[in-house]
Amino acid sequence: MIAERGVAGLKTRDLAREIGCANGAVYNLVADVDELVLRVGSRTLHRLDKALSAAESAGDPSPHETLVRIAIAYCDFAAENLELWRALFEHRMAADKILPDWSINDQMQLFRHIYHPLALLLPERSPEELGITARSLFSAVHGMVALGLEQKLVAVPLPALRNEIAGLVRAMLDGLVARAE
Amino acid sequence: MIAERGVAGLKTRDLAREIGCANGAVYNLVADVDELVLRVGSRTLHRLDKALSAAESAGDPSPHETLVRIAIAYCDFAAENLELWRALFEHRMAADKILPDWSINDQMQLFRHIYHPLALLLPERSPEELGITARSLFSAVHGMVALGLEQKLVAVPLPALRNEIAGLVRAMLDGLVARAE
DNA sequence: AGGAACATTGAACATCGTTCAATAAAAAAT
DNA sequence: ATTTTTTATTGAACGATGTTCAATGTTCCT
Repeated sequence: MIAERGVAGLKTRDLAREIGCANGAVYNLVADVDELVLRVGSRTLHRLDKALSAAESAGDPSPHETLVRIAIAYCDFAAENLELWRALFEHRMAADKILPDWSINDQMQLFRHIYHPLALLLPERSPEELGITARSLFSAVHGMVALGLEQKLVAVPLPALRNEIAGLVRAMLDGLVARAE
Repeated sequence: MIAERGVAGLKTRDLAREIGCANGAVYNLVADVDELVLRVGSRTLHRLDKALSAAESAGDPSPHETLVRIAIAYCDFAAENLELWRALFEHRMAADKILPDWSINDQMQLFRHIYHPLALLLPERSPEELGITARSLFSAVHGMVALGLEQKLVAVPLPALRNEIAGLVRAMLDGLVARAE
């Protein structure tokens, strides 16, 4: 239902009807809708993880090109799973509620894909520095995808967005390597 | 009220009490809450615009350093106006409702600040290309700020985030210039 | 003053997530 | 096999919330 109507279109009553139980029975499976969204998010993150893994190992094994492929794969996944991908980020729960551990773990795994190629590219950096840089790189690409897929502003055709991402990732990596020398 | 409790904490009844009128009277000022959020967003965008303008003209006038200052200013503004800044991006309205023109215009102005220094840096590029690159740069910085200020994941101290942004912006610009030569 | 245009009110409506007493089903115990 | 205990399910009810609207004020022009 999230995939079809977005996270705002997920209603407990519709869901109950779809799975064939009473409205209240949903709360036997899940504490509240927050958890429901998080559990769907967990599945989405695992599928995303697989997509990035595939991109990581396919094609030119140079760190440069591997990282570009991962960025493009991220963009493609977001475009093909738009509402599910959005649900990962735009669902805010009450500030006092704490994320369960399994949800935090899911999110952390993403940076793993970036870390390894980046370590090959920047051998002088410490693991801590690499972790931070990997997160920054991910965030930068995420921003490009997020604003690029936003229909509210100028709609960018997907191929153009992919080119932009590839170009800027290459520039970032060039710049990072050059500065490290 | 958005600044204090976030966009999800904005309730028409609370608002009516605060401004001293009946609940229904809110709808004399505004068609619905979507418009209300957009109007607050417009004010926020104008304040953000001023902050970026100030950063643009203060200090070292080299395009490199100007763009770094703008990125840092964006980060600082987001940190200091967290909920208002979030309201700009995380509020989704029904897909069929169209954004009013004034709201779209407001958003476009932001890229202006990036365009000029970028044009100095990449004199070979056409205005169209520059516009696209400006948007990509903005999006990348936006992503770093957005995920960096997210408390759900590892909380990054603000000074560290500023350093990361400055570093990655410099790397991006270095890379863009090097590739252009 | 009279009346037309506009503004304000607050009750009512629809839609949510969530809770819970009542009930049914299943499992365990005798 | 029957009773008892535990568990699962139901759907009505509750409280919030955005939105509407008939009734009631208010303003202001002639």
